[in-house]
Amino acid sequence: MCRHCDYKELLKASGLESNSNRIRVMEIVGNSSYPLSAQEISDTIDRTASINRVTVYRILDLLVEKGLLDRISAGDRSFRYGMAPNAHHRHHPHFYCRQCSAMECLSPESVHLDTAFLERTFPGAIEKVEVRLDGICKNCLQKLLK
Amino acid sequence: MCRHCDYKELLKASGLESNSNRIRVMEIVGNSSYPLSAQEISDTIDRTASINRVTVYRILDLLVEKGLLDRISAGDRSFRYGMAPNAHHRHHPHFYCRQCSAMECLSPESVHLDTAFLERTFPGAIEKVEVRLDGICKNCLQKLLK
DNA sequence: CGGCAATATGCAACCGAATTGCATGAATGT
DNA sequence: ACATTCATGCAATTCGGTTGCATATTGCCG
Ligand SMILES: [Mn+2]
Ligand SMILES: [Mn+2]
Ligand SMILES: [Zn+2]
Ligand SMILES: [Zn+2]
Repeated sequence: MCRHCDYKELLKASGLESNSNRIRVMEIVGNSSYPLSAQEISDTIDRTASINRVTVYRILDLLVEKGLLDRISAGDRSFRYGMAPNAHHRHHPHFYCRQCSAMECLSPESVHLDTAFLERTFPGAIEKVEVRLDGICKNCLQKLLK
Repeated sequence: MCRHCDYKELLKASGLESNSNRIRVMEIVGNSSYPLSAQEISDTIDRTASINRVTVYRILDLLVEKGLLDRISAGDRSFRYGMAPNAHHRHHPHFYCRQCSAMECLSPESVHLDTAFLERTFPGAIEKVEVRLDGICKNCLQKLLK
């Protein structure tokens, strides 16, 4: 999906050693057209050389902390992971289907969000803005109608 | 906090019997200046006549389903509950402090969000839009600096 | 009122996603 | 080679929240 990203380079740029597990996780997330759960990432990894579930969680934590990945709230109690905004990936909103729990990335232009005023006046430190739309996805809508 | 809301009336209007437990939950949520966790609601209830934890969860589920309350994703794995948008409560964004896990309601005008285009063109059904800002709250910022 | 169905509540057990503790394995530096 | 640091695996645990099922309360009809 993303042929712009040199994951090894991205890791280096964030001051992280780039081992094969980290690169694998970055690739899987970067290649996905929608944000992935830790479970989905782990399952994908298991199709080649498997990494322990806990290690995957720890790698995800690390990559989020270093700002390479975004941890995204789904409408349920789980998290999804996607590329953090960078030169090649603009910040964008997501859609969550409460029927099938699938998430979709929406285009950066799909909604207009202006936080400039708040950023200037809010007394705390704003680090991230998350916009999530909830509802029923196209697929589930069709199934429900018949 | 909200002297506009007749909770008994709101329940009735949504086709729900209004018993004391439901009214109690509505009051607690409606009187709060920030969205509350089920735990916080339960703790508040326990200061008077206590209701079983599970019953609180079930009442919350019901009120969310009927559109009286909003279930809001915090930045962690828990939910918060606030009044759903209605005649007296405009839809508004929230702030989540990753340090102390506190949430704040932001004013409806604080950010400008335009989803009109998406609402027209999105192939699924959009039922809800959530805007959450994450960071460090004013309080925690001060503590960190000294 | 009595009888009975429908709802609401309580309690214990359970669940899934994520986290922790601790032992072991790899990598790095001297 | 050896010590130090960092990465990984495995088992056990935590945390919000949910389910199953028994009991209580309510609403409704005669
Ligand atoms: Mn995305
Ligand atoms: Mn609010
Ligand atoms: Zn769906
Ligand atoms: Zn805080």
